[in-house]
Amino acid sequence: MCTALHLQESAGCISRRVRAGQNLYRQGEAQRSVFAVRSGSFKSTLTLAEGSARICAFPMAGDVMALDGLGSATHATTMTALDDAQVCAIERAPGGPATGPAFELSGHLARLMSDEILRAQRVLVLMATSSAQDRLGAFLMDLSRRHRAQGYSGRDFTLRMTRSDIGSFLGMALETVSRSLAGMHAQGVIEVTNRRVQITNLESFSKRYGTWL
Amino acid sequence: MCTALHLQESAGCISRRVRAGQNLYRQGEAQRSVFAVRSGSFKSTLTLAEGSARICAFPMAGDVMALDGLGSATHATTMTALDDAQVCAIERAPGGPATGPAFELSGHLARLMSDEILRAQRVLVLMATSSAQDRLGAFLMDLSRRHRAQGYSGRDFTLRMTRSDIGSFLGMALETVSRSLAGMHAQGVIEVTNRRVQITNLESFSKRYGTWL
DNA sequence: CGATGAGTTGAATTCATTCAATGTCGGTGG
DNA sequence: CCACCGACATTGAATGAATTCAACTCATCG
Repeated sequence: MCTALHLQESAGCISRRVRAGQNLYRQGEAQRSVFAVRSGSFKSTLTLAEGSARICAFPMAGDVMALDGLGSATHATTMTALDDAQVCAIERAPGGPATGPAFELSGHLARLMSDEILRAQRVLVLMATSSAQDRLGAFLMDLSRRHRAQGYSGRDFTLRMTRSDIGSFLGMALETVSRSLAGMHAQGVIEVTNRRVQITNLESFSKRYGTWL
Repeated sequence: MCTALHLQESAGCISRRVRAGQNLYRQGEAQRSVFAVRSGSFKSTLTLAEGSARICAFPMAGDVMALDGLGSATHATTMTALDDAQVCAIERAPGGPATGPAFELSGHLARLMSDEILRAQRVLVLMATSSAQDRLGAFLMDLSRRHRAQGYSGRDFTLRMTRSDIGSFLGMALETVSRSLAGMHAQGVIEVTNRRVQITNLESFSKRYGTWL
């Protein structure tokens, strides 16, 4: 895996706090840096000219944000903190779009960007081929995996986003998120208490939902 | 706009022909280069571990392919020619993932990659928020725009892919593609004869479907 | 020309949405 | 301290969009 750590280590990096609910940056703003998440979690929202919007990602510790704006030097999405968070700003070189030692694209950043492309494409497969409940299962599986990667349990975690956010991300109504959670509970694989999710039967759960992302 | 031209000009570039139906590369293969399309058109298919697949893009003249494999040095999708096509292979440096003069990521390639991320995210918004017919309309609009960018008509073009391909790309059954085309014809905005599409009422068409991508 | 893959169209079904009502959690102020 | 409020969440019932299954037609290419 390739995380934000390499970027943090490699270059001048300005630490910054963001309060829950605040925007780290807004769609359309000039972009001066990319950000690595140190702690907390975010949601990135993309709004089309037409007015419809969707949540594109839920970055958390170890993820890099704002890669989609590197080329155009403009933020493509709005990044909102779900928690009180701490980020690390990696500044752009003033001249070119991505030069300077902090932007040594040849190595890690190229991987980060192609991973980002791949991630989006995988979600697209998911959206195009599977049912609402399967999509939600894959989403929880992904969250579980990322929590584990951070050293946490992986079968007992707290959702930082609302049902509505999840629905926006997965392309379903918030009511369908609720019903799908209830459905998975009826299958005996998870336990849900408000925003706390416990995977009670990991074998069965990953058998059903684990093959996606 | 940033096209493949810059890459073709900048570096050693090996020309290559691909016949209709043949694969330029397959998912999982080691990646030795990225490709710029000179002529013809392609489809890229991503298959998940689970077995479900989706068409992720329809690259045509001016587009760059295989950016999603740059980081991992492995092709993330299978790229199939829809036409007899001509491509231009831009070789990877043997050592790092993307070094050497041909891979000057600092400039154009960074833009190409972030554009690719953005494109995938826009499609995701589309998939999550709009009806089958609106998605198809946006797709045709996108094709029209790309044809125009190549100096062609933009309101009279030929689809290179099957209804099934379109359905896979847009996340709908091939029958729904048919019905949506019929629906748009009933609205009086397009004329469809097999794979030829004519936009008969461009103002009305772009009013309905033009605000998406 | 026949054969085969591609495309259209109809009818029944299913999955998800929408609308609506109700329930729960956290904070804020009386 | 508790009541109240608003945001978040659950659940039910009706509706609707898209899929599935099926029959049939139309191109295209040996």
